[in-house]
Order: sequence, then structure tokens, then C-alpha cells
Amino acid sequence: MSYIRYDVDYYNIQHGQPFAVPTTGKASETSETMAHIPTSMNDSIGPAGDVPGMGTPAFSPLYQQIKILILQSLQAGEWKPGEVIPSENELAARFRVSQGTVRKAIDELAAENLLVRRQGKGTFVATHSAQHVQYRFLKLVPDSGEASSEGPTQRSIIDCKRVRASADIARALGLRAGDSVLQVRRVLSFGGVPTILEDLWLPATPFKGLTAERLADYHGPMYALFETEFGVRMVRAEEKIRAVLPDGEQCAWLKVTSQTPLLSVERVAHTYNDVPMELRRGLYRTDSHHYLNALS
Amino acid sequence: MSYIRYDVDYYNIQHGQPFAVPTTGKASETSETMAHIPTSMNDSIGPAGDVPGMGTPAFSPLYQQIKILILQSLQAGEWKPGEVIPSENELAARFRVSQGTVRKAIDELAAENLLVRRQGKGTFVATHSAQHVQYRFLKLVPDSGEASSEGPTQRSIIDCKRVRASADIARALGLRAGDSVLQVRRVLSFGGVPTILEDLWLPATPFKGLTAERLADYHGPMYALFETEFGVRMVRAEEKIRAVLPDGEQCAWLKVTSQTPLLSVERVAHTYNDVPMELRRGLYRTDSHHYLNALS
DNA sequence: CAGTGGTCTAGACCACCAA
DNA sequence: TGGTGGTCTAGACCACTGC
Repeated sequence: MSYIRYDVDYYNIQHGQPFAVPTTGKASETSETMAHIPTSMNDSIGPAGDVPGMGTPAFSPLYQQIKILILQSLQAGEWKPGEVIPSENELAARFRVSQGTVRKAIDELAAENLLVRRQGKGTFVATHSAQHVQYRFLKLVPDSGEASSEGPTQRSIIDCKRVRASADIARALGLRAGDSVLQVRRVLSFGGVPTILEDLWLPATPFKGLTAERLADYHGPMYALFETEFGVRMVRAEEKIRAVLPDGEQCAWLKVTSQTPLLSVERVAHTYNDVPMELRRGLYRTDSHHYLNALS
Repeated sequence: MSYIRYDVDYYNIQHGQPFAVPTTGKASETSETMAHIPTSMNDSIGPAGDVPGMGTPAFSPLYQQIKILILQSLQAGEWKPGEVIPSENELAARFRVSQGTVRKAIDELAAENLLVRRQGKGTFVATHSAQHVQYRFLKLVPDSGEASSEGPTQRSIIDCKRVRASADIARALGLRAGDSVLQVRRVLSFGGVPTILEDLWLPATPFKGLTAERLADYHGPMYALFETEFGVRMVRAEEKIRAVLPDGEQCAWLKVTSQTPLLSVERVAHTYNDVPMELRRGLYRTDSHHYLNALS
């Protein structure tokens, strides 16, 4: 019951007292920072399935609330990918909590790969541009040796057009069938061998202005382009993998026969708050590469 | 170098009384906690872990050392799968560190799925037997609905024999070619449809006494059997996935044509300390199932 | 009710980095 | 040298579980 005090939203809604107060007293009585929390974050706080009014305390630890506040700042673009965020002490002062509580919030965000800590330097917003995390979502690796030993990666954009979403594409992206989406097709080649054929669909609104030319001109991961040009940061994804045989057109692009089994990889990528922002259907040749997955 | 004072006294580990001791004077004067270590234990202390001549890259935080100690107890079977381990306070007393340090060690072990915390009850050794974590390593899921909606899972052991390891199997298991291994073949069917054909190889020594009959009699995940009958706990694994076409025998077992593309999933599973203990080659039908992978 | 894990705080010191 | 994250401690209180 007394822990309710730590739940910013809940308390805010019910009593209009918009800040967290330690039960052991002695904390300051005013908090400007907590005061401008938008009430729109109701939906994302607390354990799911909690129905207010029935005495169920929507208990959410302080550090979780801090985590959400940081998440909102990330989402709002207060700190951009690759930039430093304020130090733990600064954030602690801003949120009127101890440094240890901020630390725990950042720990979780770092564990989810949204932030990257660097001792002595600060905490940075994760990016798809950084050299050592390029192609974070691509699990296809060469059978032998390092990625660099196979020669350069070539990207060629085949197509980028505006189409109406079919039912399944709309469903995956949280749109309505017929809504406008961008459809991109490209081929990735490793050491001159076409290895990946991808079709991807993006909601037209956030990606307004994306063209095949811009895609072709950009050197670096596509997700890095999305970050810098459209402010869309892919944060999480899930893939459904099957074995398939290619149709005639696919054979041509990948230069394989119609009897060559391929991996079909359907990926849905999400931004913050699990909002789906991309559907991608890839065909992977696995004659000299394999999909590598770690289980733990 | 200065942090070496936190290094654990390995002499005492051997005698069942592991604890951390200060080895440099400077900090221990200001550390009351460390100061109340009985002097009777201090006299057995050497310059622990400090390798003369080389630099000192051997910096390991206290909680990492505690983590290793807990790991060793797990490995030694001091606590068995499904059992509770001592409470944080008990472990803190045993290792002569604060409860918070033990907590951080356990946090990491829980993040690696070696331990499971349950508020109010204790911390438990993870197991493959538990209902809600069954088939932790199996990522093949039905295309629609829940696993239970597809009818029962049938396991049939086709074969279990002792063979000499080929070069590649020996390499994967850290053995020498020609070493004795157990080879098991089985089929998993879902709702009557044969879906997974697996060959797996186990080092013969730790699995001495495993027979097809024992495998067939056991109801539950194979990894649970390994735990309870052979004391081998699989903790981590990695899979290499390809698309392939089956040969004649494989077609027969899976009841598919030779033109049906299948997922080839090669898994190496490891026990504690990353020791490989199983090589498994699976063929998955993906006509009504798919391999589901979460990226983050 | 006692015991367990979970949260929060405060303060100290260490390792790392850049200026 | 000062600032940042990283480690460690101590003590308080809360939430959950089972007797």
C-alpha cells in the first residue's frame, strides 16, 4: 500500500501528486522533473492485466518508472543514436532518486541493447551505425572464417515503390489493408555471390520520401539510414524461418536453380514500445553461409 | 593489482571454507567488513592470484569470483536441478561478502538461465524438467495457435548405438577421432505428423549405460533425462541452420518427398564451463511449423 | 509470523578516459 | 585532474510465500 507512492502514474492519476517520494522521508517536497510526466504513458506502466478500481495496487518499482521515463526521452529524440545521455548522477538529480536507482534502470536498457555503457566515457544511445554492431539483426554468417575474409558486401537496390498493403502485410505492420506502404526489393552479395534476396515493407507515413536512389546512395546498414534520415530506430525483431524452394524470379536474382533449397526468413522489426515498423521477407542461400543462433 | 585484495583464497576453497580476504594493506584499513575476518584464516593466505612477472590483467570483481564459486558448487552437484540453493544471506555469510555482492552474482547466473529466482521462496537450480521451460532449446513452433492445440507430441527412438566418432563429430565434442560415442536417432511427431528427425551424438563416458530402452521409457524432455540420470546439465547451445533436401532414408522417416525443402539444424549443446556434451543434427519439416527466433 | 527475494538509499572507493 | 561508469557495503523497508 505504501509502495503505491512509488508509482508515479498511478499516484498521479488518483491524487494528482506527481512525484515519487521515498517512504523513509527526508526527500525534497518538490519535484519539477516528475511534474511534467505526460499522462499518456498510462498504458505502458505496471503489470499487465491490472484493472484499476479493484484495489489491485499497480505496483511498479521506481527504477521501472525511471526506465520508462528514459525510454520516453529516447523516443522523443531528446538524445539521438550515438550520442551520450546525461550521467547517472545528473539523471538521479533530475528524477529525484538515488544514483543506484538510475543505474538499475540503465542496466535494463543496456541489457535490451537500447543503451551502451562505456566506462569512463558515459552511456550512449545504441545505434545501427556503429562499426562493431553493424548488421545486428543479420544472423547469416559465412561457413568458414570471418565475415571480412569473404570479400566485400555488395548491396543493390532493385526496386522501391509505393503500394497498397495486402491483408497479411497490413496485419504485420499494424495497419489496415489497403493502407499505403513502401515496398523495397534488394539483393545482398558476398564476394560477388548473390546470397540474400529481400523484400521489405515499410509504413508510408514515417518513411515519406524514401526512394531507391536514397537507398542506393547510402553506404551502411539500412537500419542506420532509417535512424538518421527518418528517426526510426529498430530495437527488437522476431524472425520466422522456413525452408523453401524459389520461384522463377527468385532463382534469377540469386542465380540458383529451382531445386536449390533456401531459407525463408520473415522478420518483423519493432521500434520503441514494440510498435512494428518493418516487415521483411528474405531468401537466404545457405550453400556457403549458415544462420547462426545462440540458445541460452 | 590493488584489486587483487578481493581475490578469493583458493587454499580455503579446497578446505571447504571459501571466503574473500584483503591482501593489500591500504584498503583493508578502511574496510571494516573485511577487517573482521578471523586472523586464524589470514595466516594461510599467500599472494593469491598475483602472477609475478606478467602484468595484472587478472582483475576480477568480487561478485565475479562469487559467481564462479557458485558455479563450482552447481557443477559439483552440491545443489541439484530443481532444488533451492542457500539464501542470499547464507551465501553472503559463507563467502564473507555483503548480501548485495552475492545478489549481483546470482543476478548474472539467473540471466544466463542457470538459476531461477522466486520471490518469497528462494533461488532454484534451473532444470529442463520444469513444466514451463520444457523444450527450452526447441525453437520450432506450430504456425498457428499454441503448442497444445496441435495434438500430442510423440517421441520414438529409432536407434541408440555405440560408434566411433568421425573427425567432425569428434571435433564438435572435443574428442579425438575414433573415440567412442553414443549415436541416437529419433523422430518427433506432432499430432501424428512426423516433423523432426534427429541424430545426436554423446560422449560415451559420461553417458555410459544409456540405451534405446531407457530413452523410450522416459517421459519428458531428453535433457531432463540427462540431468536426472547422468548428472549432465545442458546450459547453453548454438545452432547452425541451413536449408536442405532430404536423402531417401530421411524422406521415409519424415514421410516427405525428396523435393521437400527442410531445415537442417546442427546444434552443439554445452554444460557448465562451455564444455560441449552433445552434437545434434536435426531435420525439421516446416510445412506447418516454423523456427521462431527473437532478435534484440 | 518468519524467511525469502526485491527495492531503495547513501557513501566509499576503484578503473577508465580525456583534457 | 576531474568526471564517468563499476564495485562494494550497510541498513532500511516492501512484497511474496508458507507455516
